[in-house]
Amino acid sequence: MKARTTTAREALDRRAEEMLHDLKCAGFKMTPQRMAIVRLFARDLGHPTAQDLFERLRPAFPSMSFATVYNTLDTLAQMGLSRTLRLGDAKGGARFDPNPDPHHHAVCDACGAILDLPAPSLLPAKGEALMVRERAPGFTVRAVEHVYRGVCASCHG
Amino acid sequence: MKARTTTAREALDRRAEEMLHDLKCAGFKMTPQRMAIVRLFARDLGHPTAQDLFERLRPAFPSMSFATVYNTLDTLAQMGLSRTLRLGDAKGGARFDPNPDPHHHAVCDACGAILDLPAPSLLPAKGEALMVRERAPGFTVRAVEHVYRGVCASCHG
DNA sequence: GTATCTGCAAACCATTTGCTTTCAC
DNA sequence: GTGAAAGCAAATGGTTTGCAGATAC
Repeated sequence: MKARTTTAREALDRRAEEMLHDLKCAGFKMTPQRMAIVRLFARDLGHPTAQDLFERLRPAFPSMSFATVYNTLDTLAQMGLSRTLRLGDAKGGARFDPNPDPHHHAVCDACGAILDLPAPSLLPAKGEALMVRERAPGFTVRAVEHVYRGVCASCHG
Repeated sequence: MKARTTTAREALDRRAEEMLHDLKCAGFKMTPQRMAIVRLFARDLGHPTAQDLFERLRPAFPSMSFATVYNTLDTLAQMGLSRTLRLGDAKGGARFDPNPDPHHHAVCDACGAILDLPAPSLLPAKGEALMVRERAPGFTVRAVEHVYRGVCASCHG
């Protein structure tokens, strides 16, 4: 259990460094703020909001601005290293997902938590593809996203 | 073709009057603004934003306020006569869907158009339910939303 | 040295709220 | 007449923008 936790943590650490490496290779500068944002974000599987990240970084960077957080998240999204999720209600703002692998989401209506669900791929299943072709002729599907809405365990299932 | 168009149009008209009837039965007042909003909304299968509706109603009701549009849409949603759509990273505010039947959506990445796709129900398929139970223990699924992202026919598929 | 980034503050947009007036019932 | 609804305007909260100064390269 100890070993397992350590391993998972290490995997996230590797992921963070990988993201930084990709940014660097793409010609982006390695500023302390950017490095801190990417490291914190890549290790957080809880789909943080910009607010979340900002507040957790403020102790280390009291002068940091929201724009810097948004800029970095935008850059990551444009490079395909993260996704922007707007799955909840209008309140609370967008959530950001550092997981680039194909997966779906379960959203808790009560607390707004987002859980990752595995998906073999983001291509539509056979039946889905046929249905789309029939009802939306000419529509080319690039990816499918499933959102499971309900109530999570901690909010009393 | 002429007949078909007329029929489809008539079905939407009926749907509008049905919505108004339901509102009336639930004790809501039939104000001119509310009637106009519901009629315009029920006939629009293009998933309009609040902005869209507001601007198209302004000529007839120059004094109408945004709050009235939002109030009416909220009321419809609470009565289960419409749905509020926040499909992923779409900028530009929520879209509203007057179609109360279970269905999913195809979103065009190029022009932002939203197409309805039929669904037998919004409950998860057998395999989906199992997958959620396994990966998110204790999560109770209330409804599933499938979003098919791609390019629509008019945007050159 | 220079192009890029950061910090800041103001702008922006969708949405909500409080309060007064109006109107459907 | 009465209570619900509309209008209005201002607040809200997340996100974006423009620019001046700082800094990674």
